[in-house]
Amino acid sequence: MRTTVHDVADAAGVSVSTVSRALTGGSVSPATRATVMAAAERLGYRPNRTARGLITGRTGNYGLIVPDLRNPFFADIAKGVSARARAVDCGVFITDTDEDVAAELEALATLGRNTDGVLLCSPRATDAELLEAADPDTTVLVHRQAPGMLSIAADIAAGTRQAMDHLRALGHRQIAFLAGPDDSWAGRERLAALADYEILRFGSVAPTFEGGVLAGDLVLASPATAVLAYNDLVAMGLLHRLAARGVSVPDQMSVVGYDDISLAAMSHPPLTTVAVPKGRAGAAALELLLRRAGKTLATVRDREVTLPTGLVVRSSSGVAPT
Amino acid sequence: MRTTVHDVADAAGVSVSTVSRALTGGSVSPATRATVMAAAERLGYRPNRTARGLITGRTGNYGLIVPDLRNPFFADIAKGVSARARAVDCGVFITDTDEDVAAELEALATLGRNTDGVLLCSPRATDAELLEAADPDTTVLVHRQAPGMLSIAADIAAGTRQAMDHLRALGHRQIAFLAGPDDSWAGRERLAALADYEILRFGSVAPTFEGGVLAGDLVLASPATAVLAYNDLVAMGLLHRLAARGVSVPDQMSVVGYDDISLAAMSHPPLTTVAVPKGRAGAAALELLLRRAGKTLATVRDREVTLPTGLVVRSSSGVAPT
DNA sequence: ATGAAAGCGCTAACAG
DNA sequence: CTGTTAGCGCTTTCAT
Repeated sequence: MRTTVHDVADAAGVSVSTVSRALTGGSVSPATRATVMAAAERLGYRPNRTARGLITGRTGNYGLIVPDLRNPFFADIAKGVSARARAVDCGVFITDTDEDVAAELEALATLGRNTDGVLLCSPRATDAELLEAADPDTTVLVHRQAPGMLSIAADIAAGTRQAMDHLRALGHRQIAFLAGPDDSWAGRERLAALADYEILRFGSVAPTFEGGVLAGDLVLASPATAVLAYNDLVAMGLLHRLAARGVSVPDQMSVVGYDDISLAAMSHPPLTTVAVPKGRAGAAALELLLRRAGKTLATVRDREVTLPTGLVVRSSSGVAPT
Repeated sequence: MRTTVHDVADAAGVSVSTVSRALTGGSVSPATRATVMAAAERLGYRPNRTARGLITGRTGNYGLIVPDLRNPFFADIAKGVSARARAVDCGVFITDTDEDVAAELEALATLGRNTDGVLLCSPRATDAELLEAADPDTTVLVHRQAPGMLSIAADIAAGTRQAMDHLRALGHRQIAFLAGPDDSWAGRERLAALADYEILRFGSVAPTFEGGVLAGDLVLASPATAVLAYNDLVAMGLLHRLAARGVSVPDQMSVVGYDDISLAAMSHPPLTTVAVPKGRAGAAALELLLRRAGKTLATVRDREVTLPTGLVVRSSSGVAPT
């Protein structure tokens, strides 16, 4: 059995409560503290975090729920969270829900109960389901907003506008938008920003490489000279299909993605895309939970944090063909 | 306060121990069990893992340590682990060490202390460091082997041979091998298999997209007509550079990757590569820990599990130019 | 400043 | 098959 407070107490000739106080910074005489510390050190004492958690009510652990770890977008967020967690020495449970709402809600319930807070990335659940399943004080939404809930989101509308302004500045007048899933929060944000522009809207394609491949033919059958894809994965599928159809990018068709996942720079040609802070959002979300641990709610203004987005111009966009 | 066993016991009209038994599979009458289950369900009861862990001595949690979550290879493994964990209802702490040995060892110590076991993926630490920092009974190495330690690894040598045989069957006689880091276990395994073939070995390039880009020029300056890359990321960088240099793949140069990460199918042209079970390895590793929980050590033969690899032929490899 | 004692939520004896 | 009784290791009143 591992050494416990009792062993240390015996070794130091004091009571367990004194040991506890000495180790957690309670009021103890300097001499006693030194004795206790020495005994603990000598015995190689390691506090049992489980036992401590039981009484303090805090575990020092947090939960992160993502729809799909294989999606580079979420991998980036997870990495940001993990890095921050490592710095502050807290644990992070990660659950991949495989895009399943039921699994998401289940994870929310389980993690909510066993951690000090949970970060929920781009949940597939509805606002109502979220409101019911999540504790608004210890849950923060990442890249999603819902009434009354803490959130860290990117300024999607601004990024969308930047992309559109970029394409229009290059002379494009027939710009296609490949919409993602209808029920996606991010999708609605994009659409809201697009209301100010004239676009050729293409019905929802799956937000995947395959979705982009499929969209390629649709776009080619339209008068579009440029495409704003729902995300980088779609853009890459599109690029793939355009290459297969012998269409030169950006000479005959400009393509702009969204998210700036690491693959974007590796595509052929390198993808012009809207950079979204991912790792930073993850770190900020954890920070939010850490800061408000124990304290009262932040003001409403602080509850919805918006991070900036910015267009990264690479080689997949160019002047409109004449 | 959240609902506890007491609440459920009151609601079901039984004692807390009966509730406990009903929920953990003890001997309870079917009728009672049904009543308890119903009450638990109705109250939205979630067992507190902390409290349970305190008494059972087990936390029901496991740790997963990866060098880089953004690397699709590790994201795949993590997803496999998470999926299995979800099925058996246990928690998984994931730590991204950012390729840093010190962070890896630190995570190993921390996680080792408050979990039932840890999965260590492709550790960057030496055998000696591993042996010292890890508990051989509760740590399993994934895609790495070390004397005396539990491990799940792919049959790298077999995959390497398949790739070489494929290229030779296509008529290639000048085959370049882009070696990865010298100190990598996987790298040494590849090299061992390559001992039976004549190859043009290129010094270690970084196992990244950039490494592949760099290697492109080296390969073109050699008589090679085919390249076996250290991994898919390198292969994709190579493809990128070859395209930029106007070299047609596979007409003028064949390229074979390793790992079969999801990007491999999206590259241009789609990459021929050695498929390595990733999610499956992760799930199997967790399974290993789960099975031996509490029990005695498995036999030595069971301690080193090897999973099969297999070549996936796509479009980046073709007959040698004449 | 220190010790005794009371639990945190749960499971595992031990009776019945 | 079920309820009662102890704790698991730790922190935290409450006395002293």
